Amino acid sequence: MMPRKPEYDRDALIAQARDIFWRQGWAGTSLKDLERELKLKPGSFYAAFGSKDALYALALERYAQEGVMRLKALADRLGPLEALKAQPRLVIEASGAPAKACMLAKTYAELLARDHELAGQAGDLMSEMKACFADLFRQAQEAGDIAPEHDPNRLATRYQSDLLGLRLSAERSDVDAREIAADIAADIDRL
Amino acid sequence: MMPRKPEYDRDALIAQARDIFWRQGWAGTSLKDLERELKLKPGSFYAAFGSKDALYALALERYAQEGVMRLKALADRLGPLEALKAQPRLVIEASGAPAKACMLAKTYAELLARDHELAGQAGDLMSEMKACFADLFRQAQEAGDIAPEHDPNRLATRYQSDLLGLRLSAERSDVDAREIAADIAADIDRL
DNA sequence: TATATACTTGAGTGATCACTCAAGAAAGAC
DNA sequence: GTCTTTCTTGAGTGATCACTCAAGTATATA
Repeated sequence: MMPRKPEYDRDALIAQARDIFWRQGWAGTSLKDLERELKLKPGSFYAAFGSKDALYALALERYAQEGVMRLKALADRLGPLEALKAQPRLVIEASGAPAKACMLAKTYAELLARDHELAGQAGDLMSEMKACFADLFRQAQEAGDIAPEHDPNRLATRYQSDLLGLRLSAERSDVDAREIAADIAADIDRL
Repeated sequence: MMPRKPEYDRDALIAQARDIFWRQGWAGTSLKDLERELKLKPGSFYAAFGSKDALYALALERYAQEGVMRLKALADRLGPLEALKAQPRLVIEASGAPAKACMLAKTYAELLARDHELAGQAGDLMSEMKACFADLFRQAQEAGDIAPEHDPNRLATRYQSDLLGLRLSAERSDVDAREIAADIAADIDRL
């Protein structure tokens, strides 16, 4: 006596929610927005996800996971140094993305003052990302592409900070983000 | 037949509102928050400022104006190059500030997707700030402290982007922002 | 002291917030 | 077909949102 199955594709809904939250932020996205875009009535929404925050958490997790996967795939194709040099250009040229700025950074900035759990999660995910960068810097150093006196963790911290600034700047119409991206890549060549 | 005068100090209230908005953001600050902190009942609040957005606009204006003034005062004391090198450390070490991240950037990121007027204002003020940075780079170049092949406007764009990233990173507990600040300053010495 | 003027007060406005829940519809098991 | 189980539906919940306004109060002039 198996009952009916849901009509929606849960994974696709999470991806769609991620895009909405990414663009509009946490407070900027109402349940009505989500119900309209995901085509879910309130009852179905809460049966599927439990709460707005629970869906946001899933969306954040998905966002970070895909970011890490893209970076690792890039490093497999180009090698660590070239991946680090290409990443700045790629993140601001991603045409399908709902926003240039980093969703983790936007979430962190918006919710830190409220001591919201999602800010903590966003911070943890940024740390994971930083660790990925550090790995790549370490590999590039072991390959002899980066001088041995540099600390990979410090390089990763600075690099991530630069990327956050770049991606926020890329939202501005009076800034040529490609120039910034090129300058960040050039900095890596000088290490 | 002159009537009574208001009991509040309008300038002090704007500065106080700026700190609250800076820390909590636009959506994160309710009228109840403002009424409680500024000790104004709703009627007085609306008589004094007109709306929440109008007060936010005044707070943004004040924030940017004081930022420009502090930078120019710094340049008068240290000269353009040393001012640009000192600024990163100063912005993250300002102990009285309600937040490390830039209020203009937070406002821009939060309200851009809503096409809110305040996002436009924040963007304009960031452009003004960028022009100040460009002036200092130009002066440093004319003084011979920066090689002549560099474009001051491009340097200013990159510098502002770096500062935005630095100030957001400074909110994180797992990041040593002083290291980033030192690295940004070191980059200027290499120009 | 009497009056005109403006500030202060706080209950109250409709709108929107995230969220609930009971009733109806659909699909596999028998 | 009938039953059981789950999904879908949408009106409705109390809370909070930004904001209003009429009544009360304080002050400077006359």
